[in-house]
Amino acid sequence: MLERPITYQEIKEKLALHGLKATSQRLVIYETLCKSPQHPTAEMVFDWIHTANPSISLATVYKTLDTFADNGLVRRVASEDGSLRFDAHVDSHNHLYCTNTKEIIDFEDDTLQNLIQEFLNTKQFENFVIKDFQLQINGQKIDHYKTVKVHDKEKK
Amino acid sequence: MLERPITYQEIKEKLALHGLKATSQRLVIYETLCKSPQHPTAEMVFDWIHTANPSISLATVYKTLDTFADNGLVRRVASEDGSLRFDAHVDSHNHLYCTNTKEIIDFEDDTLQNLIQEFLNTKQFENFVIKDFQLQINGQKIDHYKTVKVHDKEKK
DNA sequence: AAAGTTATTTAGAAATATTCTAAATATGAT
DNA sequence: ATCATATTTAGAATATTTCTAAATAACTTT
Repeated sequence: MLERPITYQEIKEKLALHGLKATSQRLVIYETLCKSPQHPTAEMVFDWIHTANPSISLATVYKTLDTFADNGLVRRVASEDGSLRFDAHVDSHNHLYCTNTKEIIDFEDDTLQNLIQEFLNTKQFENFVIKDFQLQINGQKIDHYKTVKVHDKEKK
Repeated sequence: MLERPITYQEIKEKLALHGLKATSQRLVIYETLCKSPQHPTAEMVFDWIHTANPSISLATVYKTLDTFADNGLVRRVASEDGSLRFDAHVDSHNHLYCTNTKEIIDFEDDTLQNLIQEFLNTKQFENFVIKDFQLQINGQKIDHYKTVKVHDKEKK
């Protein structure tokens, strides 16, 4: 997870790596996705950037996010409410899904990733090649306006 | 996982348990979902039942599946292609997702469920109550027309 | 078994969401 | 600076989902 804001220069390099032209629209869209704590839909991205960038059309946002996802620059995130969302955070990580607020909250934990990976290593998948995996933990936030945190339990 | 076909009587009992009226539409829709090896969308369910039940409207299928899901009779399944699907199989289980065919394949493994559950037990979730979880394993089928199977790896 | 009460279904309209089109434009290469 | 080509645009076309009010059917009570 990148802690400082990503620069346009860095985005340009990412795009070049995939042979994608660095249009101003793509820079804005990618930057917005990086800054978003949410996992927004195409529509949400469009709404956020629209005031500052009224000339970027909705079709472009849809197409751009699709292109990004196809190139592995962003990740598509399935949501139980049926909407397709996007995540600039492409490393293997997990999600908490709040069935009330429909929020998708990142949850990173290397121990868990390793645990699952090791389990999968003991299995033989016939006719299927694994690319990655993610755990979706469903539940509900208690206070909808506060954030969710995860820590280790006190040992008894 | 139920091995024999579910009877209308059993569906009626399930519905009654949730205070839902046992309409013929609901019986057909629930039965269809049980029989489906896929994880169909509302549209797919409608298409399947339409020939034999031309009077069941699409709006009813949408509404019925929604009602079922809200009552825990079926489960909503998020899909990376952005479509909302349904699963009559409500016990905790995992999914393989083929990014090519968009198929969602059930994958049951108690060891894995326990592994994850035990991990979660060691964590303290602040402001979040866990209901359930599922692992989504992304990848690709090799032969699109054959099924996927999972077994233990040979020990070396 | 009939009547009453209420949830459910229906068809079609309305609202949303997504994709497509062909022309215009901007990017990166030469 | 020019060229070839990918990308964007607005709006139309599709597709998906929800809504509406009237009609119907299920369960309850008698």
